[in-house]
Amino acid sequence: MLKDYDLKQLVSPLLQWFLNHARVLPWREKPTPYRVWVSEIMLQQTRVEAVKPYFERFTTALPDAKALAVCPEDELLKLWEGLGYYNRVRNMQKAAVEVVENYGGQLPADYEKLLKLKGIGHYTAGAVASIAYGIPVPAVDGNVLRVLTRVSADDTDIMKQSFRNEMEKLLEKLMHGADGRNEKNVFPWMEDADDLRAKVYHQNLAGAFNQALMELGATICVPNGAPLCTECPWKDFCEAKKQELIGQIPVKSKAKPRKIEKKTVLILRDDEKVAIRKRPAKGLLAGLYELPNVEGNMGQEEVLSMVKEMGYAPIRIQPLGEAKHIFSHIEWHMTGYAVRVEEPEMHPQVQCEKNRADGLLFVEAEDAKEKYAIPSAFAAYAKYMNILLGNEKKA
DNA sequence: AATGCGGGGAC
DNA sequence: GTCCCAGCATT
Repeated sequence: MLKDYDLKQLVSPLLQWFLNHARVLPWREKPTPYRVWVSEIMLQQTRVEAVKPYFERFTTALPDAKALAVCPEDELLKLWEGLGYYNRVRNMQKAAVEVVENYGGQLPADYEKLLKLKGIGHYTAGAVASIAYGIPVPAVDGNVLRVLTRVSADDTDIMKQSFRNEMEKLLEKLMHGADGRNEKNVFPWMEDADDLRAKVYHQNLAGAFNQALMELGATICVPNGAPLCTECPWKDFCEAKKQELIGQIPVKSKAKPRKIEKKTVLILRDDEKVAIRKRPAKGLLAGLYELPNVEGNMGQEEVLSMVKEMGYAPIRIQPLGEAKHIFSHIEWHMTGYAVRVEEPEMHPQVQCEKNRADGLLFVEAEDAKEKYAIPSAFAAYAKYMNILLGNEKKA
């Protein structure tokens, strides 16, 4: 059990290791509260490598909370396109509005206040408070749970909320003792605390400690495959290694099997424009744009009659084959068709922004790519948006 | 406590 | 194929 394990012996070796092995990451160079916040939201359930290309672009386009607060939704979603979990960015914008209204545009240097903001839970509040402000509070994520259960050979199910709560309490006590969250009093029991503080990133011991735990999990005590125990600063302290339990810890209850949904996806276009459609404001891929699609896998004839039923005059149809997209809880098994139709009577752009009754928006293929956020689920078919049908060859 | 919510990399 | 990632909101 972790609560019986001596965590104090781990802190100094961990920080010493982190001094030499911390990765250079964009958000570590200039850890302003806003940049730390953006990075932490992006990093929720998302790997560092996936976040990198998004972070610079996002913070350049929206350099502070005020800019984020007033950004139009389509632009915001476009900046987030492909990152997934799109409610993260919508919640972050709601929080930005609150930060501008209540905190003068600056994130509060207060764990409890951070926790009240939309999209900020225990982990993110702890990460921002410690990394941006040096406040000694823990930031317990999947990495932390893995390295701590392994080092102590704890076989508790890490999916249990109660266990996560215990870890936070334990770490909080470790970080600031019993005298509150004083940023000048991190690891008060540690003899070389001040010496280490002088050496770590931005002289921030609390932030360095939390990041070091996660760094250890991300680069040494890895989730997939064999951990690199020979390079681990805790190799002499690790109970899982001693007892050869590395492969069995952490214990994690299994996820439910995914639901399979069949879909027919259309590249519906006339001689110049292609149809897209805005998804509902709630639920899967909320507010993003998609290729028109219906439930079920249809054949050519079925698609043609449906397109006619929708009020279009098909000229030619071309099958685009099958594609699969896997979400965390759903699988889309899709079949796609390119259907060329005669020009609809009313293009919404021409008709004073009035959408067609079927909700389809006819746009230039270039615009569909550049201006509208279309999730990766449609990538297998979206790539055909700018090819022409019939005898005309690829553009 | 359980469920919904993306996408991709490692094995 | 399986696992899981610097999780959070809602019910």
